[in-house]
Amino acid sequence: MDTRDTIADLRRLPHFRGLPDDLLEGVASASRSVRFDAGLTIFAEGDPVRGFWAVRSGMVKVYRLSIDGHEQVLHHLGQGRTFAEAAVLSMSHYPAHAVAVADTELIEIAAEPFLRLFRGEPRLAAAMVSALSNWLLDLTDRVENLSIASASVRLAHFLLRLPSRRADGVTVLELPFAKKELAAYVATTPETLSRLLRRWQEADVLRSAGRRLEILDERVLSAIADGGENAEVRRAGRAP
Amino acid sequence: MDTRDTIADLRRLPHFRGLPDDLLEGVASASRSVRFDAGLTIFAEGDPVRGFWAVRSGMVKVYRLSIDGHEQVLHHLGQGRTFAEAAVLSMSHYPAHAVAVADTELIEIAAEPFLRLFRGEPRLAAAMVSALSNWLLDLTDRVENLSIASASVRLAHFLLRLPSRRADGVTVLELPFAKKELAAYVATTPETLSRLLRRWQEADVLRSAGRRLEILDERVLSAIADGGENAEVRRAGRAP
DNA sequence: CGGTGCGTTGACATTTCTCAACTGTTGTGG
DNA sequence: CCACAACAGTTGAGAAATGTCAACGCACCG
Repeated sequence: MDTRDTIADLRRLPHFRGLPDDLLEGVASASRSVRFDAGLTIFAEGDPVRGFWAVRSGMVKVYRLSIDGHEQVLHHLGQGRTFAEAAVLSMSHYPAHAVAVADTELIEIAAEPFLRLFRGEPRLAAAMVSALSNWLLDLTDRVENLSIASASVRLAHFLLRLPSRRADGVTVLELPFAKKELAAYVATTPETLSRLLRRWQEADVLRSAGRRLEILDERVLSAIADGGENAEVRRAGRAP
Repeated sequence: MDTRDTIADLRRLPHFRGLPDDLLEGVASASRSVRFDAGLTIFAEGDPVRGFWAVRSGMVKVYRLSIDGHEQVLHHLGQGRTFAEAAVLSMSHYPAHAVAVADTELIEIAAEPFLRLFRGEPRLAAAMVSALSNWLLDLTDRVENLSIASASVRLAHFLLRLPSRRADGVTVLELPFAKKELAAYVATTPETLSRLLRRWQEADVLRSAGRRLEILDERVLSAIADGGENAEVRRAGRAP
């Protein structure tokens, strides 16, 4: 891959949008393309910071591990997303783990050259500030979601925010990662996830086939996501 | 309050540490001191951004409201902390609510003058990047905690991270805010919180008197915070 | 074709929430 | 200075949601 390609890729990132070519060339020369097969670790918590990454294709999971081995997902990152900027900008060690959950192609922007550039080029500062602010908003949303006690509400939220397309009168969406991952993301277990989907399916709220979901009744799903309790689909037998 | 005082206060903030006086004067002149009695709203979600704040004394809560009225606490901020920088730097409206939970004295740094300064002064950029990174780390910790299913683990975590002092062989700590707030912060109900404390008290793990807590057996509490399950204090009767 | 791991389902134990009532504390106005 | 209102905190009882353990079908991969 040559520098021209890298520049084109970088330009698609919000960080570098609008910056002139000569500046980007400096960044590009500090970058390289790397492949990670599904399951491979990109960096581990505590590793010294080497650089930050942009996802060219595939999917990356950033997470922490608690002492008892439970995994806490911080983010899932698909095409076009970047991660670990904050680590490069102000930490010496990565504060979390990152792993490829699918075959993944990344651009690695090495820390040292990037930081030199950052210090010398005020235009980059604004861009990085904006990138960090976006992360903050993301995490804020995440905290908001996790603060909700009910797993069904969290799951409904997640599904409704997923990119979707309409076809044959129903909304079709594709889960961006395996159900196991999804369960971890909404902070529940695969079993609970499976049961929720089944319950909703039995209530004709949605249909689930592998990673493909069809939302049949968006109003009910929205109601679950909002109120939770009252709107929840009741199991079997209805009161007399 | 005059500009000299303000500069002295600002200098204590990590944002401005190490910056020369002449630069700080510009920031100080865009700042003013404000008082909020307990319960008063500082800004509401959706309000146009006016500026960001530093806490001089008291306690501020930043939170969101879900549609059903449930409150999701993002942060509690005491003396020396700042908030809403990200809003000033890259949003037009506040993404959350902020309210004083005690009588509070704040420094408000107005958005417009600060932004002008920020754009013209590269040294500020590094400071703001570092401030935002700190927020990211905070929120990351918060997500990690909330991802833990068990309320007891979340509470134990919180207590162990609280500043404390040793006295008479036990660790004494002061809750930084009311139990009701604490319950919201660890994403549970006041009832559950009360029961957890009582249970631990009955197991001689700690003693609770109002906002004052004495930790009698830090090992057990740590065990609860880490493993959770196995270490949990069992109620009544022990197995044969 | 066998294995490895995801996803599902069942049964069960626990935790936590909800509702409701009651107590203690605090601050205010008479 | 006291009475009372308002609210934080506690306690109890019962229901519901979720996690855990275990077994099994199924798909994909080598």
